[in-house]
Amino acid sequence: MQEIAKLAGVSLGTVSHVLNNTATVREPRRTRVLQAIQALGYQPSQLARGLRRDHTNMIGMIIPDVTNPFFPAVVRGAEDVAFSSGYRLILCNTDNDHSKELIHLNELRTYLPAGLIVIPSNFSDLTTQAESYRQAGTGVVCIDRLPKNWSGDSVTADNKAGAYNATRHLIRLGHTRIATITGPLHLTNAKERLEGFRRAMKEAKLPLAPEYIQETRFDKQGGYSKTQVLLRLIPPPTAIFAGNDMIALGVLLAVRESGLRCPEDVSIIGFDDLDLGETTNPSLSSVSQSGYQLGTTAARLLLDRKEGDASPAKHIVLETVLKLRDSVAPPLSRETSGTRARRRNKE
Amino acid sequence: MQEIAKLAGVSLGTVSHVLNNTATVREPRRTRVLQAIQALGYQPSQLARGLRRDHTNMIGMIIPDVTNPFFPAVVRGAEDVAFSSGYRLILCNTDNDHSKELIHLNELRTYLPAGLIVIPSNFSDLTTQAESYRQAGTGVVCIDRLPKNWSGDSVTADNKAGAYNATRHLIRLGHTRIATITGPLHLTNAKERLEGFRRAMKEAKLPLAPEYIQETRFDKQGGYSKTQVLLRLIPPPTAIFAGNDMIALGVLLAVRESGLRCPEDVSIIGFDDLDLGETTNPSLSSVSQSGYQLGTTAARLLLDRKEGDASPAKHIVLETVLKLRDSVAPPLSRETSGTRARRRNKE
DNA sequence: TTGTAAGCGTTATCAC
DNA sequence: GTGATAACGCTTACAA
Repeated sequence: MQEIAKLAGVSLGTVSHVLNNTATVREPRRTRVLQAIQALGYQPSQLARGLRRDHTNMIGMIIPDVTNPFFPAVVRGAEDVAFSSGYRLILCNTDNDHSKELIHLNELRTYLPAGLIVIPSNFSDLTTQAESYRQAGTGVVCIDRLPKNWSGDSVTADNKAGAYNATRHLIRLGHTRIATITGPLHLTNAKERLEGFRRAMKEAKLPLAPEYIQETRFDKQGGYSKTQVLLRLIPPPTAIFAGNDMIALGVLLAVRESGLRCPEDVSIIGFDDLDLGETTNPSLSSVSQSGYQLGTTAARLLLDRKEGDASPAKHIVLETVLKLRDSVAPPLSRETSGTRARRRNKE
Repeated sequence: MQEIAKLAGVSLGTVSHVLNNTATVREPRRTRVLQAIQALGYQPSQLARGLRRDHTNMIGMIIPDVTNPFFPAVVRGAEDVAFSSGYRLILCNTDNDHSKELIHLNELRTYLPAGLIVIPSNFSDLTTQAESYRQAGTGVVCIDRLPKNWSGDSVTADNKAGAYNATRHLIRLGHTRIATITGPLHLTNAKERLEGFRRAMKEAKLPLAPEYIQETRFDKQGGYSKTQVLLRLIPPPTAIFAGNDMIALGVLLAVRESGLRCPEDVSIIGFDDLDLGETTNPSLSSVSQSGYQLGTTAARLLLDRKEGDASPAKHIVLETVLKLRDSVAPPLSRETSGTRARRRNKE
């Protein structure tokens, strides 16, 4: 910057002024400065600038794990709107470990980020942390799932409605013995999906045995083992609503392995609509939510706050769409399924 | 920091000294400072520190697209070793657009990052950029694929050997009409895989018609359309080596759609060994490379440089493993495949 | 309109 | 061993 000032024959302050349009610099000098900037390929130090301005152009993003197929899309969504507004993403994985989350939260603050987007880890309670950010004027928005007592901005999918619609679809096809394998119920998204499921079952006045609700982690292995449990029940379910697509994948594997067919013997619906659901056989029906949109919405919300939107906490809920593929079908006739139940009984 | 000094009754400099172990502070004061730090929950400003030290604890990571299933693993690998050494990742997507890459490269420098990990975009030539980083003492390592004229540190998979082994396996099974669908051949990884393929074919003295080599983008759609081309050839291939798993997925779809069976009519081997290859039907054989390891190795290399390793540019090449699943089988007998060829001919 | 200078939170170089 | 103090590169009153 010194060099530019020298090269353009102006003062340091003037350079800054043309850089930030913070004062009208008269024409001869102005172009000289601009040229000097070009000539030297100057880029302002984000560090110095951040230190002085008391905030940087970074947006902290805390997620459980990029490697989990649903999250990259939301990272990408956030990055896209952040980038186009001149912000950069600094990415932190927590592994669902809320002490690691805390470390990131604390350190991230020292970068004076423009904002924070958080997909909370298990059991996280970040009210105090968020408060300290808010006092520094830094927006924090939680997405996908909410920590306990969260009162700040949030963006989530309409989990309840999504689950409700999926379950209703199964019911309309004639299924009466419908089970669900949920994610960890301390996560709000898993809980809400279960609620939607329950409501649909209740409205249809269908019986819902406690064993028909299995809780596990949001992964393939969980879906696999819990499906084994479900299929051993008498009578076994003819349809399974999975808490997410990874679980649904496990369900599919377990069903196939037990000699049953999907969708003839067991219908499956997942949640998230991951790409890999299209290529399974049969392809997976799923409640589709846009991770990308989750990310863009969160980033947009953050930037709006930055630009002065001081309205009370927003809770944006994104629509879901039931994506029907080949993993659902009407149940076999009562007689047939009775036979199947008996057969399994003898094993 | 001021507050700490006051609370501990010492000078600012002393606080800095205990913080950085840059001078031995005697015991009574030392603990007082530490306690004050605890009491105030102090965290040093990474911004100020970076400005002063002339480098931050950030590592810039530039990749084409997190949303591409192979990259999250490498991001995660890099993040893990970076994090455990106190570094943070700042993530940039280029969309394979090398002008966007340039923007990131230029801006990232103003954060004074501790290092840079780059998966180059199409056609990128970052020798000049890298040079400017190197002059600032900042390490740059390229991974997965290399830009033209790259002479700096790199970490890649052994693409040639991987492709060679996959092709050899097909040959050993008895296939003689083996085609390949490559990624964009200006990318080094795509080119190397083709070379490995070629070498295996040549060694086995198998004929290789030019039409049996199809180039496309590294995605499902590319694999799909090029497979349609291949299957219309007379005679059609009985095995296809795909440049990566996304292409292989497209191959599988096209094969299935054309009424042929995999692996009976067409064997398929992909590259990368993505998770989604396990759940397709049939499950996908693939040349397995560890994206995670790619990431950790790159980060480690960077940190080694940081700690004074000034040896000449390293080119680390990671082993691949051929993962056999259900998408490969010996070809049908000559007669049968002749029949098939004739049948397709009539269409 | 333009220049001067203070200060952002650190680290590092010195005297003491 | 400890404490002033300059400097890192920038922004922003304020003075000219």
